[in-house]
Amino acid sequence: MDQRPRLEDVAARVGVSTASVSLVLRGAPGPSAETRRKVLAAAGELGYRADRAASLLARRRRHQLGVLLDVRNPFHAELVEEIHTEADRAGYEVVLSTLTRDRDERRAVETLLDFRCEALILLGPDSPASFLGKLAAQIPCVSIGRMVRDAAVDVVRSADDVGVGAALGHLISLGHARIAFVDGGPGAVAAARRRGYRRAMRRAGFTAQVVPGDHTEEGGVRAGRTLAAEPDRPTAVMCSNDRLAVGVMDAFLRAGVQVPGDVSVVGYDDSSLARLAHIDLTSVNQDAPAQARNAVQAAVSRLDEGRTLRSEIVLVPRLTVRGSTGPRE
Amino acid sequence: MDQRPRLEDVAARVGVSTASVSLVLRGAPGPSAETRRKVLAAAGELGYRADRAASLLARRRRHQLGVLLDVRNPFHAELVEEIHTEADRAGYEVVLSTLTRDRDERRAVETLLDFRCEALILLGPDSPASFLGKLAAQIPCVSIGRMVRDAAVDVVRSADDVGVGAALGHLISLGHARIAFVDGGPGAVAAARRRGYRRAMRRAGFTAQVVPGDHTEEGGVRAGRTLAAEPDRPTAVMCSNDRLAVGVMDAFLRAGVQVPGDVSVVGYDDSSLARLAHIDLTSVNQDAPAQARNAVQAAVSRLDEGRTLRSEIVLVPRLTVRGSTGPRE
DNA sequence: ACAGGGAATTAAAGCGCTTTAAAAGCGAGG
DNA sequence: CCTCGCTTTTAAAGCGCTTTAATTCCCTGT
Repeated sequence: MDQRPRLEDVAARVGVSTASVSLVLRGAPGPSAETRRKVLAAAGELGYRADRAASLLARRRRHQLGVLLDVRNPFHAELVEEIHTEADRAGYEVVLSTLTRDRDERRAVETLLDFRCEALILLGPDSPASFLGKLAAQIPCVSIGRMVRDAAVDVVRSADDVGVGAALGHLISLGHARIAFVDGGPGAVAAARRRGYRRAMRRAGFTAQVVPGDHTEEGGVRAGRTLAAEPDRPTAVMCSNDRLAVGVMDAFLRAGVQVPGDVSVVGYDDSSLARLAHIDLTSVNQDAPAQARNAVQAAVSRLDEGRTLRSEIVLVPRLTVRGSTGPRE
Repeated sequence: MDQRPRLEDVAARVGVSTASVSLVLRGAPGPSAETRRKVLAAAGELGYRADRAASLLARRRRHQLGVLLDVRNPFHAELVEEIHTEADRAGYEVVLSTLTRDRDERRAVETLLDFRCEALILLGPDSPASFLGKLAAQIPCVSIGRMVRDAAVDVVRSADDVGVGAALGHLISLGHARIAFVDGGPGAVAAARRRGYRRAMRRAGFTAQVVPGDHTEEGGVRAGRTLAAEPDRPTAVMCSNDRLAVGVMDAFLRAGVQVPGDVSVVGYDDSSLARLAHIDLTSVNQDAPAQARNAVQAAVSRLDEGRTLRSEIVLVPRLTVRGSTGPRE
């Protein structure tokens, strides 16, 4: 046989109609046990696999969830893993579309739409809320990690301000009072963390000090140099994400500033980076698995249960204490 | 309008047949400039986007490349990025299918087949060669990174033994003679590197010392502890990959062994990890972009140019020297 | 004015599957 | 023996697009 077997080939071999075969293979009710057995056997022998394009086209429902991600982002990797298994459980397929140097969010989303996904799960989307709003008018969208104030966009996120607050609480309980914050730049996520820092510091009666940065390691190195050179250096530094924290720690290391001896450092995301024994960074964990599960549930509840009200699920992050923080000297 | 517009809607609006619209939208020759203009305008106004499932089904050719990857692997991320842009250039779409905890290679490949991809690009596949051979009999397959001795499987890889040789050459030129190798465990890639180490050591007239490991950071930590405790410790350590090297360096750090003062360490992959200023690891670079481009070319040349002879492209890796290596004390 | 020929257009036949409405088969009850 | 009601099977109509063969147009040359 040269071509892949078609439904018709299986049907011919068994001596029934293609309709029966289709029903059997999808486990639909109707066919008798006998027919079932024979069809299954024939399909097995021929190595039949349905043509996804054809069945997608014929089926009214697509049962596909589109996921927008950045394949370079390890946090997204964790999410995708969990999304896959949860989607599986709910009977959905997953279509991945990644950002690259020359594929921006708009383009990656278009790919997903072309696949006729029934709903989109956007991992930390950075597009303007207006774009997301318009998108959500066409198709159910759930944003993970990024808050979107639009009545149609579902959101699953971790309470960034609470996470930052917990980290600061930890530092404060260790006796720190001069705590700087290395910023994550523009972007919705960074803004939320900055806000959390400002609020917590105000509440504690300490003065805030925000050092500019950008969620990259280089940004961290720059911020670290600045901080290390300050005459009256803070005793602790909270960073907007882990990469930033790694950069900061590196700059400190090179400047002879001990971590956590001279300065304590906290990151955010609890990425695999933070867990590296080499780095051993105290960080805020966002529970990626739970976020992924909730996002899939949100999509599925719109599709299968006709939910129309916006859902916003906010998870409480959890601080993971490691070796980069210690009592104030 | 409730539904997504169809080809027919565009055609109706312009007052031509669906055939003309289809032709125009795909830039096929035939339609006049005038028709083109009007169709394009109408399609724009309606926000028309072709249904991928339908066009896939109707088209004989699919123009889709399937990529098997592990979304958690940063090296794969680099490759995917480049594959995307190269595929674009060649006029192909990319379908991603990732390994997860409960999606093994077989399952992920099946997804790709269901999408009716025309060729598969497998990133460091770990399936037995027999499986890959059978797969390649159905559909063009190119394996990146992993050597597969099968007449039907194309291979794009970096010469691991040469890479290891270059690293050892560097160490030897720094005066090292007792150079241990931390192994990557079973798996085709690890085997090639181990072989390269053994050969280079033999050639240099030194005795090989292979410490077991497994391409994870923990494995590196274990190996590092073992090495640090040795009475007559080697002065340099070559690791089967970067993660391993990071683990080894960590164990050394904790054991008070200076890097590169007491021991030089080299990794493999030149991953983003190695570039972290904090880690600053001398490592072997595999030129991911070139591998990706060649893999796409290999697939495309089978599909579009009717190539049938096996192609094996071996790239020469390049050593990137950083701060983890230095002269023997 | 008309045949001939190239350019533009379109009717219609699928692509491989799902699904629905109708047909067929089959016992049991009258 | 016929009818009714049930289960099982199937014919056939799409799903939205591509593609080929045929048709229609519109010139040009005679």
